[in-house]
Amino acid sequence: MPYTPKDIESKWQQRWAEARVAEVDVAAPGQKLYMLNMFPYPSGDLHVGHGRNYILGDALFRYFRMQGKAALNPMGWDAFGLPAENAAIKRGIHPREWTVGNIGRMKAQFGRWGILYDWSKELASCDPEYYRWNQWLFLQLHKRGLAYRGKAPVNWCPQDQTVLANEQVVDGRCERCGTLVEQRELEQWFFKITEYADRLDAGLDSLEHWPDKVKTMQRNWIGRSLGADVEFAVPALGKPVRIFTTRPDTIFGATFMVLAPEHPDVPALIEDHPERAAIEQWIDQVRNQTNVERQEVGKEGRFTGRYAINPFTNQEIPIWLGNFVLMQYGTGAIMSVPAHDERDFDFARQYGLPIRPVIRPRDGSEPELPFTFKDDSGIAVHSGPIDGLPVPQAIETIIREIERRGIGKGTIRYRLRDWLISRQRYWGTPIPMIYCETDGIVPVPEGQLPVELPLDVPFTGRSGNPLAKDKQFVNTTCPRCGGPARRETDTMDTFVDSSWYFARFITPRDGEKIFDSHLVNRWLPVDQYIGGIEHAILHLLYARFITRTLFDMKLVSFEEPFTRLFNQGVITKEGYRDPSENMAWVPLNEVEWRGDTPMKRGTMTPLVPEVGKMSKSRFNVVPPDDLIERYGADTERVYTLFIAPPEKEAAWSDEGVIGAYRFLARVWNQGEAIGDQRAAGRSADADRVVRKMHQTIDGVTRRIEKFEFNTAISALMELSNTIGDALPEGAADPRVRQAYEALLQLLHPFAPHVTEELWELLGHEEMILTSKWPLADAALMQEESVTIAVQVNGKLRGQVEVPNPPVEAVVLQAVGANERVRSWTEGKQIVKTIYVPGKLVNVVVK
RNA sequence: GCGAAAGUGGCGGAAUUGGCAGACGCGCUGGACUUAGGAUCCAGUGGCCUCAGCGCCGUGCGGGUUCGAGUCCCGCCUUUCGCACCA
Repeated sequence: MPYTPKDIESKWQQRWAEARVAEVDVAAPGQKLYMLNMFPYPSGDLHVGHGRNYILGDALFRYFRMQGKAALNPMGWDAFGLPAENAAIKRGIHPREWTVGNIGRMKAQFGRWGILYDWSKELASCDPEYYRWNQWLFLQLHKRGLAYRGKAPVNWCPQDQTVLANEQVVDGRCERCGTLVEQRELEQWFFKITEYADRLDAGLDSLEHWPDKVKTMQRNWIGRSLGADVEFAVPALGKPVRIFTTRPDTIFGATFMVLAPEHPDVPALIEDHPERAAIEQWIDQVRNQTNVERQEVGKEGRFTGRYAINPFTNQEIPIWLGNFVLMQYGTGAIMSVPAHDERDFDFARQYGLPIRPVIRPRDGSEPELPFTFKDDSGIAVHSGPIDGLPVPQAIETIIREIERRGIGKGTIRYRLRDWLISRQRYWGTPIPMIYCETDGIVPVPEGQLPVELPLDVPFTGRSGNPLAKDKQFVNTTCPRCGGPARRETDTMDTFVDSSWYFARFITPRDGEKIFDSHLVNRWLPVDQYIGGIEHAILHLLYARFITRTLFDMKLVSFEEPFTRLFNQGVITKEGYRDPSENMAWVPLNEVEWRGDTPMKRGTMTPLVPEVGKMSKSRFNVVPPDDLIERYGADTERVYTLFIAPPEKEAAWSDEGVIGAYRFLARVWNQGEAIGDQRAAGRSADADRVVRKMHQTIDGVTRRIEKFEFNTAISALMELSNTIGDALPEGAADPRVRQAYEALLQLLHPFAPHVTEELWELLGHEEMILTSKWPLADAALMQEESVTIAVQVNGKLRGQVEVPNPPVEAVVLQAVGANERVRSWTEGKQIVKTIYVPGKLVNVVVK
């Protein structure tokens, strides 16, 4: 029979579903292994690029199962979010309906890929039974002062009509829609992630199995800086101004001070300034600029006309306002040391301010200013008590001096800011807070949760959150005084939903509590987490933060939620841009080939090809449907994992797919040849096949552990080729049959359907349920004999066949015992380098 | 600008500790089977050479260490990613 993936695959998908293969009883004993793909946003149809992620997870899951582990692999839906709402506005479908429809389609697609999820644990964040615990968590954080309402300059996306977290602003633009973000002064809800900055930073060191790249990104984002807060007296103000610096050792070189234009002391400082109005106008202008715009303008400043006293030199130094000083970081004020800071140097040059070097290079050379080295290469000069000290010691000493004088202290500052979680959007978890005229802000009592999102609200698409217009929702009574009150109409950032879902998967139906701590402590942290690099900061940082708050509430016994993290690379494909249409992407069905040139259909416009991530907007997605119809899901699975190392970006090639199909068809044909044989026989090639089998078991196991799926599959192709060489004579040899069965087992994680079918053909029970991962026998991996060539001084001295492994004495005898081999490591020992094909043996002669 | 990673055939990519460079696959070339081939199977496939060989060259470029370098060291070049007034 020819290989017909279509029939085989639906047969096995049905059987696995009936047998509930992936369902795990979380209370049952066993060696737990929790693996997890980041739960997806249900945006609609999945393409082969998405597939990479889930196929990879499924391959691992099946591997762990065959290893005998109690492997849990749940799946759910990050189901709240803006696209659903936009779809509602655009097409008149309710966000819920749109979301549920997408979930159905995606779930069916997972099935067609043969992915085994424990669907008994399924959850969706838009389900009241889920977001209820979001609200509960909010209340707990509020109780602990970790959720607060505050007024702050926030990022506002005019396109999406909502505020954004700092983490969602990339290059000054909305991460989602690319619109330039505006700064607005608004009162919003925040989570106090800054209180955990030190623990989040320190915890990164314990994450041995996270990619360094992600840890570095998080470390930079948290931005821990050691330094000092120092007060500079300002006589005109009648009180000091506090600055933050990471270089207190350079304080003798502080020749002026710069404040952020928004600094609270600015109005008092410029009160009597003759050009006050002009300065105020300039401040307003700067205030309305985004960070990006400020940098485009370049450094700008205004002199306040006032002076501060440098506490170490006792000199009066001018106080300036500068657009490069950020109110959000440190104290919003700096001491400027132009000799040793690039920014201060530029500013001083521009406005003719004095530059006073106080650090000299250790080697005595004449430094080019600004001299900014912060290590031992610099020594303090003209700096009183720290004269002659190398920079690191100078910093320590001056901080002690600052503290002794009571004008400041050593501090650690973080770049991280609090997490703004309010969103002026409908499709999200309602924030469980009530505004009462007499009692102020009152939390919704836990017993009244969930605050349900009303479903029958109008979607006009204009002017704000539809929730705010739902009087029935908004108007309520105060839980404290019973008087009339208003509900909060903002919803939570959906990253709150995804910050703890991995714990809910253990007991997803619990109506009494957020989760069962005992079971969660047994199953978590997640052993293997898989997802895209785009979440390196956002989701992973928030999840680490929330996990720590749960730890502090004594709900969980661990602080890090994910032990191992793997970021798969994206799949790319060529798309086409139209240069005459402002480089807009052109749908594939409008691309016409004239020879090698892509043209827009019906025109003479040559298009510009560009390879990039698969996405709808580029019109370069490959839907899996045709592929599966023609070659089967196993082919897609094998190809996807074979295409490139999984962490790397990979270019999709429609022609390349055929290679995976040929491989599976070959395995199929070999199975039919072997399956028909009953008689025992012996073939000449069997020894070679057995050796290859053990080498392959060893190699594939190691490569799966290292996530080297591409080479694991190439090793299986080699084994199949070796078996093929031994056929048809070897088909009756039980050793060839044994090797073939091992091939099926090793191939199962990658091509589960066809291997199940062939396993059955060979007379076995369901592989995923009954088969154990094979073990390699090291003794049987060796070649029987090896040809060795002896090189002396780089010149070939002879070739000889010796038993494997080559024993020194035998080798030397074979080569000629008196062989004069030069010694290259003098004085120690003589090393003879023997050149062995495939292996290298260094023979050491004492 | 700062930081990190990476440069290997026509393409995706292999190469424990320095040890036969190019595994495996795509593509390509030739052949077989065919009414047909965009199916399948077989063979070949880094470059060079009228000494086709136990030959020469070859892993971004230039040096170095070593009996031996894709791999280690120094200096460049290029690409990708991350950060980017964070004091």
